[in-house]
Amino acid sequence: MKIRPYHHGDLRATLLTLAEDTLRGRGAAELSLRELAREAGVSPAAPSRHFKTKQALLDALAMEGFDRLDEVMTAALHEAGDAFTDRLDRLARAYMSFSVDNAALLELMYSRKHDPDAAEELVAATRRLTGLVNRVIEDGQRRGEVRPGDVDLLVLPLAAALQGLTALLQSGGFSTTQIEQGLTETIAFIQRGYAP
Amino acid sequence: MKIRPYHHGDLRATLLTLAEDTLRGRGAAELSLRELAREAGVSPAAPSRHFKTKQALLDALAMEGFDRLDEVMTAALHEAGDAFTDRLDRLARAYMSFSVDNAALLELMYSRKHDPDAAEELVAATRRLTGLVNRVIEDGQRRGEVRPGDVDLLVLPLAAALQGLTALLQSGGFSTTQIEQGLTETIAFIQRGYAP
DNA sequence: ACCTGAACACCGTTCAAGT
DNA sequence: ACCTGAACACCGTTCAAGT
Repeated sequence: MKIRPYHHGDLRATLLTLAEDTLRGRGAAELSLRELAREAGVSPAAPSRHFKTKQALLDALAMEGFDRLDEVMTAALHEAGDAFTDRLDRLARAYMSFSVDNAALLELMYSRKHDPDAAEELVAATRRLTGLVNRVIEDGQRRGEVRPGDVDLLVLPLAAALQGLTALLQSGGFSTTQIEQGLTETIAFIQRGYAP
Repeated sequence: MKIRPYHHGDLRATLLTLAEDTLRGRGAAELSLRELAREAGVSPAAPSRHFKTKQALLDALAMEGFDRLDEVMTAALHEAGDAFTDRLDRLARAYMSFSVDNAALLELMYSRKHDPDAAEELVAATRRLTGLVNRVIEDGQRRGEVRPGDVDLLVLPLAAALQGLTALLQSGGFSTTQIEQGLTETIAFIQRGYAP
């Protein structure tokens, strides 16, 4: 009995889903195209129609990650009030929560070894994200809740603190209460840094 | 003519040196034990005497990295004056400079997929490093130049900011002047966060 | 257009055997 | 103790050929 026809039908999407499962379970290094093909029930050469190379698949995963992080951050902003401190708090916690749930994916998003053409898309995705944070800072400046200054420069310490905190907490083996405390401390730290 | 005797003599050190060259040139993902063996002029099985697995070699490289970063940070402290602001500035710039010169190595050091036994050593190395920074902060508190508080908590935002800044700058494709500006802004940010 | 089958040139790791 | 030779079970990628 032939469960699967000659044409899989939606191999591209299936590969991405399977890839994210093993990414989440075992990390990017353990990802094998041949294994994905096996799990999808196709021949070892089949994936190459949809992803010319393994890196192309990883790049596609990274793009998906940016899209989802974008949604999460935007949603967090909508739930926040107008005050800068509240917005910053929400953004930081949303980012942190995403990074805890998608550690390996985030690592992939920040990895600097993409194909040249995909790198273009990914840089654009990063800009979209920092653009969102930029607007929050500018808004804070307009409300007089953030000290004046070049926003492109002011955004760096915030982005760095968040990215670094998630990286630290994931590699260090901290407890959940330590993570919570560390996040709260870091947010307070950032608030002080932005205060007029 | 037999240039090399049956026993290589110092294969372990040779492998580490060669490994760091390709790490620097092409990244950790491109590192191949067989290739290293070829470059060292030994059989493919020879490395396994010194590094039971590829990960073991990567772990050894990471340990080397911690030792060197430790030296760099300690030296930076010795060149600094007594004022907290000066010490923080030196530490931050030393870390940044190390991270620019040893991007791939630093990534390895922070990577969270080590062998269980090596992980132990690496966690100890991290503690040694944060211990150094902890002492600087405590010193600042004694001098009244840093606000009071739990040092283990206070150190997190600093470590996060530095780690995150290097990660950002490496993945983003920033210019050297942007890096310099970003670093200066981040240091100022941290100084404000620590001010009493 | 999408997939298979078979091949190519690689891997990491293991293990008996050599020096 | 340290290394070789040969083997095993994998990889990613390519390409003619099938549906």
